[in-house]
Amino acid sequence: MSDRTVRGRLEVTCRNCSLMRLCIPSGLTQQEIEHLSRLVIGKKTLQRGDYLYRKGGKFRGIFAIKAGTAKLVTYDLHGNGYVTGLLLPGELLGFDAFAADRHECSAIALETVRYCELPADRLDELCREVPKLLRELFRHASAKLYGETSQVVLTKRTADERVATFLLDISRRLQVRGFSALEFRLSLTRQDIGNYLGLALETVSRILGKFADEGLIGVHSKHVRIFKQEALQAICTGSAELPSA
Amino acid sequence: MSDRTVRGRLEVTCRNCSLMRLCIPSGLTQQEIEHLSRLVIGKKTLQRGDYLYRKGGKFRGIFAIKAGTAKLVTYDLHGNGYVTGLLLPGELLGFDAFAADRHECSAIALETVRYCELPADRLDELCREVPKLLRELFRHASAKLYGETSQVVLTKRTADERVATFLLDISRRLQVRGFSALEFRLSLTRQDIGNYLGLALETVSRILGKFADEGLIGVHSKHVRIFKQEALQAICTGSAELPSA
DNA sequence: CGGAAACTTGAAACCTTTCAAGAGTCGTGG
DNA sequence: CCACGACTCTTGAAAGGTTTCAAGTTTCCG
Repeated sequence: MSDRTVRGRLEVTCRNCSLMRLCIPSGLTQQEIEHLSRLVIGKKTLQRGDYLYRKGGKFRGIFAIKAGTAKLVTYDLHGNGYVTGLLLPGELLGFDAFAADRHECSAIALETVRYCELPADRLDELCREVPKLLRELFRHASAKLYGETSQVVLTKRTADERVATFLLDISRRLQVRGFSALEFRLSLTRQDIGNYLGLALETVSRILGKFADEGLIGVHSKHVRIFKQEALQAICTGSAELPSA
Repeated sequence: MSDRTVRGRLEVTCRNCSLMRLCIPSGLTQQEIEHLSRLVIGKKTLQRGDYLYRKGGKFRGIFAIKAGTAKLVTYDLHGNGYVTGLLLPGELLGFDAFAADRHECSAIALETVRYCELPADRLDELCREVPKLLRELFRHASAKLYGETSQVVLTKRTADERVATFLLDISRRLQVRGFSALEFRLSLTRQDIGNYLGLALETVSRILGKFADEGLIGVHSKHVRIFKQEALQAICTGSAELPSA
C-alpha cells in the first residue's frame, strides 16, 4: 500500500503526510483523502523572507505548512505593516482570500519553509467530489475566526499577560504537532512579536528578561525554554503573582 | 408571484426579505433562494438583554438580524466579559459555533431584535440541495475573519483613532443597509464601546466629547451625528490634524 | 418623581513608549 | 580564523497617553 511512486520518485501525498490528522483531511474518509491527494500540489520550498502570497494578490489556494514557520502581515494605507499571525508547521493559511478572491494580508516565510497547496481552481471540482471538504475547510476557517477573536481579547490585557500568553500559545501549538512544548525557537524578531502583541519591541525584550530573571523561562536570543509553565499560566489569566519560590 | 401566503397569513421568506441582497442569499439564483426560504425559520423577536445564544451553547443555526442590534461577548476564565462584536440589521451571526459545534461567545440583544434562523439541523440538507450555499456561508465567514483581523490592527492604534474608526465603521455599515450614515443611535454603552475598543469608558466619553468640541460630531447621550466625515477619516488613518476651520 | 444606571469631567497614578546608547549575534569576506 | 558590518537585542531614563479614582450630572424607566 506504500508503493505510491510516480515517475520513479516517492510521491508525497496527503495519505502519508505526517500532518494528516492535523490538516485538511481530518474528518474525511480514507477514500476521500486519496481523492484529495491527487489534487494537492506537493511540497514547495521557500527561503526566509520569501512570500507565500502577497496582500492584494489573487487567491491561488489553501496552503498547508509542512516545515518551517511563516508570519501573516497586513498593511494600512500608509504602508505600515501589522503582524496578524504566526503559522507553525501543520497549520493552514490562505482563508483570508476566500471572501474577495484576493488576499487581505501577506504571508512571509520566517525561515526555510516547505508547504503544500490545494489549488483554488480545483477547489470547486474537489468540493463536488468530496462533499465534506468544504465543510472541513469551513471548520478550519471558523477555528481561525475564534483564534482572531482570542487575539482581540488578548490585546486588551497587560503587557505581561500578552507575552506569557504568546509563549504558551506557541508551546501548546507545537505540542499538538508533536514538537517540544518546553523548548523552541522564536522565529519572530522582538520587533515582530511586539507588533503582533501591540507592544514596543523594547517592552517585549524587557518582559522576556523579567520572566527569565524570575526563573519562569530561559531566553537566549531566539532560543526559549519554559521552566515554570504554571506560573506563566497564572500570569495569562491575570492571577496574582505566585510567591517567589 | 407575490402570493406567498401560507395558512392564511403573509409568509415572510428570504425572497421578499428587504435584506435579501445583503444576507445569505446574495450569490444564489432565484430558484436557490426559493429553496432556502422554505427552510429558514422566519422572524423571531427578543427584548433588550435577551440572549440569541450563549457561550458554550450548542450550535442551533446561522442567524440573520432583521431589526435591532446585538453585541457579541466572550468571557475569560474569571468571567470577565469582552465585547468582540456589534451586529447591525442585515448582518449574520453564529459562525463562531461552526468549528466546535458550540458557541465561543454569547450574542445579546441591545434592544428589541427581530431575526431569522437557518437551522443547523437543516444546513446539511440544504447544502446538498443548494451547493453554492456552503460556499456563500464560507464567504461570509471569511469576511468576518477579515473583520476580526481589522479589529486586531485597530486595537494597536491610539484611542482617538479607535473611536473615530468605530464611528465610521458603524456609519458605513448602516449606509450599506440603507440607513442614515450620518445620524444614528449608539446602542452600546460607553462601557461596552470601551470594552470593545480596549479603552476605559471614561476615555471613550472624553474622546467623544473632544470630537464634539471640535465640531466633528454631535453627541447627545446615545444619539450621534457625524458632521465632518473627512476629518474623522483623517484621524482614522493617523494623518495630521486638519487645521481648525 | 425617585432611584439606579449611564455619562461626564478633573487630577493623580501608572504602565508603556520613546529616545538613546551599548552589547550581542550572524553571515560574509579578507 | 578572525574582522567587519548590519541587524537584533538589551537596558536605562524621561516622556506621554490611558487608566484609575472620585465626585457630580444626566438619562432612563418604573
